[in-house]
Amino acid sequence: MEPKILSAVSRSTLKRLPLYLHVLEDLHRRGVVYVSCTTIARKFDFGPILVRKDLEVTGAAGKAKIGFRVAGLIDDIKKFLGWHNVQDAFLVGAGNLGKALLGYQDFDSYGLNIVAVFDNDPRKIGTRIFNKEVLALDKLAPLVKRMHINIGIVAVSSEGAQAVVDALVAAGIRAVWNFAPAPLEIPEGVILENARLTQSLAVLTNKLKSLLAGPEKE
Amino acid sequence: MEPKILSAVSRSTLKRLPLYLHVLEDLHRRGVVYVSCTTIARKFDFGPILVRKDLEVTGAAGKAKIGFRVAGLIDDIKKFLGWHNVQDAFLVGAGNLGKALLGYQDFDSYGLNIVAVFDNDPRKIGTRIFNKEVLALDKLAPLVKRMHINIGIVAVSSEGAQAVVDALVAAGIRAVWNFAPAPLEIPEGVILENARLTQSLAVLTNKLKSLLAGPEKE
DNA sequence: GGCCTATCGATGCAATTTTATCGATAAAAC
DNA sequence: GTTTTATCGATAAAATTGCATCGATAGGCC
Repeated sequence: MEPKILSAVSRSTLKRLPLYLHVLEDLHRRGVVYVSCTTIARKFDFGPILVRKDLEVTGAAGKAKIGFRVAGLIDDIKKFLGWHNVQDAFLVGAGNLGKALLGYQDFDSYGLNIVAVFDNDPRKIGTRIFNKEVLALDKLAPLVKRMHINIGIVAVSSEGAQAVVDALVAAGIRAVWNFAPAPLEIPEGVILENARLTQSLAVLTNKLKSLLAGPEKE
Repeated sequence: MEPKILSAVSRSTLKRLPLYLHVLEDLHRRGVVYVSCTTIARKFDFGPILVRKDLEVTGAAGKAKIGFRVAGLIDDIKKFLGWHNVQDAFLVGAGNLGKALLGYQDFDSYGLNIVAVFDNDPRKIGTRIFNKEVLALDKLAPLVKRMHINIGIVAVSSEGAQAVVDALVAAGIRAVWNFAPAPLEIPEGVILENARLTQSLAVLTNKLKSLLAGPEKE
């Protein structure tokens, strides 16, 4: 079966695929060759039908009674997500969050490669973090053009975030991954994705609140 | 109007409330007193009706033609999310990600207060990060009980994550905020919330892929 | 070789979530 | 004082998402 048109895939499915990928890679490391949707679903709190439907969009094909070949499935999901072609990215902001992102080695296997770091703090410029030199912000625009960078990662404070995004867009960036909690404006045709931690925290504290308030009900 | 029963609120609504909160606090800083759902919705790519419906669950009431009082609305949302009562939390993992989380000062205004850090690396134990001492992992269980800590934050690698969660649960933690990309097992009655960065990345790279592949369609 | 079981793949159904519509209300304009 | 306009609040419709059922297929077992 052919993979579906990209835009037709729901955001929910898109967010579940990386979860499957992680489980599959774990199985792969342990030498498992074939896996069924039922087995995958056991790791999560939703059913095997949903898993099968999600995997369908990647174009992966399984066999009855056996299931899917683990290695092939990993490959199909990665291909679908575009993670087998590694994209180069620029990171803006060399604070704690920026350092954490630089130190997170696994991005390579997620199709992301941070090639340079930018900051406007003169004390940071010229220093090296995880073997990558911190560059001045005014170097950003020419380098984006010369290196044909598509992805910009924003790891600055809420106050500075909009200005950084504007600079990235002006330089020709096509997609922005934003870690600042502020909602940002972005022109048509440029992609903005927010890695909002506060949203996740909201869900957590809310669940906790109801748990502490009334554990007897539900 | 009374706030709705907590469990009845959809996860989608719950995740949008922090976004509104951020916009509202920005307006508050700029001295704006009243705001309408239409104005709030302009900041996002969804309509004012959805905003109104979301705000409804918090119990906030607005007036026709005027809108909602900004200060009151902020208060109502925070109250609803449980963010006006700050919860103490333990952080496990003093690596780059742990440091970034410790350095993120704004958690206070989101109802979260990290009171201690734990790690099993002898070189890190005893050192101070952002004025908080790094403690040995075996100190975790007794301190959870003594200090009545409800929230545990997991900022370790995928390999160690399950063991850390098990230890937290055994110590009596009620809610876990997980930053490791691995899917974790957790017993009934304990809350698990994943701050999955890879999901966000999947959405980004997928959008980018379709943008680069065919910008003419859509 | 024939039967049984587990799993895929597809279609149809149910629930949830989002959007649209309508009347009521309160401020602003005339 | 009346009309106009913008917004809230509630209800109804549409779209999306998740789930269950059904036949088909392929391996295991007797």
